[in-house]
Amino acid sequence: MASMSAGALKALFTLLGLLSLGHLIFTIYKDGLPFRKELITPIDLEVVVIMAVMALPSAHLPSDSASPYVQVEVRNCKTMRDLMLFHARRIKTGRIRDPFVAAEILKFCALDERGDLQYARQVFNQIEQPNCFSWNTIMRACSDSEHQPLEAFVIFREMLQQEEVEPNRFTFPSVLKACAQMARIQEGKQVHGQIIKCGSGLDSDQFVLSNLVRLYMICGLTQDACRLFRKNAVKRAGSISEGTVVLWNVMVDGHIKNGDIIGGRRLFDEMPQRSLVSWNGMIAGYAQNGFFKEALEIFREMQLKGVNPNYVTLVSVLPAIARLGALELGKWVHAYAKKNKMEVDDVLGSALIDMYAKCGNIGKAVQLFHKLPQKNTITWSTIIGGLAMHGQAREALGYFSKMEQAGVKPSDVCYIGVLSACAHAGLVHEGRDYFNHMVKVSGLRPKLEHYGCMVDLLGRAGLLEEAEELILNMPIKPDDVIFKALLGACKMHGNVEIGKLVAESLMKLNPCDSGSYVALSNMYALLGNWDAVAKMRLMMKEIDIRKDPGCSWIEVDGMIHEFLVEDDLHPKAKEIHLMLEEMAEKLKLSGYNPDTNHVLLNIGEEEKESKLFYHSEKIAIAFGLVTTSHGTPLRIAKNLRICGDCHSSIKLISRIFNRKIVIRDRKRFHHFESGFCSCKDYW
DNA sequence: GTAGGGTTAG
Repeated sequence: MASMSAGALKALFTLLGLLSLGHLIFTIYKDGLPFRKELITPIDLEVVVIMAVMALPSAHLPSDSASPYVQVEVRNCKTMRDLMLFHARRIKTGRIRDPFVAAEILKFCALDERGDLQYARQVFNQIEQPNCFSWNTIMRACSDSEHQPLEAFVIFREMLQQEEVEPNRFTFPSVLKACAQMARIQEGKQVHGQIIKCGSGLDSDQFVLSNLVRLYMICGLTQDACRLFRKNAVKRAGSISEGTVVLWNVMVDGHIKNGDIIGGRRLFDEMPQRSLVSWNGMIAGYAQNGFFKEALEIFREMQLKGVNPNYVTLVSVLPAIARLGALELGKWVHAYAKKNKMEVDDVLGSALIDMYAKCGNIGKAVQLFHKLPQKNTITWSTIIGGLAMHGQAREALGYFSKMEQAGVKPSDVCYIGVLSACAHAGLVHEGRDYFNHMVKVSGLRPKLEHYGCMVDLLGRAGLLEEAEELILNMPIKPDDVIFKALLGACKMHGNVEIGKLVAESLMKLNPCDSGSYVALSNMYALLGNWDAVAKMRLMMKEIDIRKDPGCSWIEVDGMIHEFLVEDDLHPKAKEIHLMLEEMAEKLKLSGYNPDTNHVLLNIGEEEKESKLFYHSEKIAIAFGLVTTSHGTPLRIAKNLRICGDCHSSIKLISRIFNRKIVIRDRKRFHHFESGFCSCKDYW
């Protein structure tokens, strides 16, 4: 406001002074006459200032110009209100004449995350003669926005109708991006047509091209994408430009997004040159599609090739590390981030918290959570889910209240954490309350996952009828996971009657899934109905359904060792076997009787006992006992849920061998120590 | 001024 007259400034400061004292009666004029009086609160301060400035004679306002100061001033804006203030100074008659000034304002409110797209459109509409630059800016803003990217296409068509402007190479990337984001191939094809119509080789511009290829890939038109890609990427193979690398990256990512990870990897291997983004994309692709080991392998390979991970690499690889429970590698990543002065913000922070929680170190997860300067809804969901996974239900619920107090709106994912915390701890009343809270207070519609938690919660607590009723009255169609939760509860409480019904409807719902067959045959086995078990097994064999084999893994010296049931392929198989025998003997001496109810096969008792001893988690423990020094805690992860016999024998093993043993099964953690488990045998 | 990679989930 440097150019404001002394009088105007004095008037402004008087206004500000009055406002800072409290409220102020403000007269609103309409058509030059007093219209209405209103109470202005300090909150409206900036708005009043804008009005005051706008009311100044135009001589006091700086004239529109494309000076570099415009950019500097816009960059100094911290909030939308700052920007409106700046804007006010640029307006005389409600129209902005200078497209450069307008573009700076547009860029702020449209592209900046603090901006406001609505306001951007208004500013755009006020530009007297928008040039190509202004059109491009507003379109880019729309295509980057979350809610209405297709608005960019609408504006694009409007632009085509203007005689004085022509789209250029900066126009198409954002319009194409908008179409791709919404997977709108019709609109995309229209834009492609325009690109060709414009001529001057626009369709081989690297920025236009990469967006075109991405559009076709996202819309599933792989053939068209490949044609464009081959035509342009291969002929440039001589000297590889950055644009060519991007084109390859888009293709790799496109294959992965279409679910063709192998095709993506093949292209990745064929790339004439890779950038850091290529590596990051492949790591993220593997991690997001459940190929955690592959994600870690390629992360390793990248470093062997001398490519240094950046922030995005870490954020991409951490979920894979977390799922595998590779704590040592996770710690290394954390140290790497610190060493390279990377900011541990809410995003990287959430990934690290999740990693520590999933790797069994919930204490470290909590500690890190408190150190984060900013927390978003994902951060909160992560810590709540982490505590739930470790059976610390009360703490999880405590964090939920803290989150609400902090004014962060809980998302639906957050409620999954809350409800599963209740389920794992048997907090039936609380669970029901939170379910209602979710609908009434947070205004969220429960999804399948939430019903799943509730069925689990009720079922575990033995309220099988209530769980069944909930399923029958659900407003959405229950899926197999819901039925499986109920089935699990039936098995737990020995309710074969409901269990049979559930298993049967499961088989109808998903005839290819082994789970329901296994569950039903287990149910028969519990009853000792071996004829029915045999029939089930035969049926499974006929339609070629196999049970997922149990699999456990343990990290020792930064290496992950994986064991299947009855696994004897490990190089240390002999030592492992001896240790298993020692374990069995010591367990017997301490008076332990194997619980052969968990072997659902019609075989002799002795055979059953030995089956139990080759459950993958026991093999992993044996391996841990022989390869680590005395007192080292063992951390094991498993693909299925832990069985009852393993649970009770591992409790004893923790006491006999004086080791902390942390096991993460498909659903949650068990911390075994001195003969007890953190789940208090409720799981 | 424009393109490619990122966190939570029964």
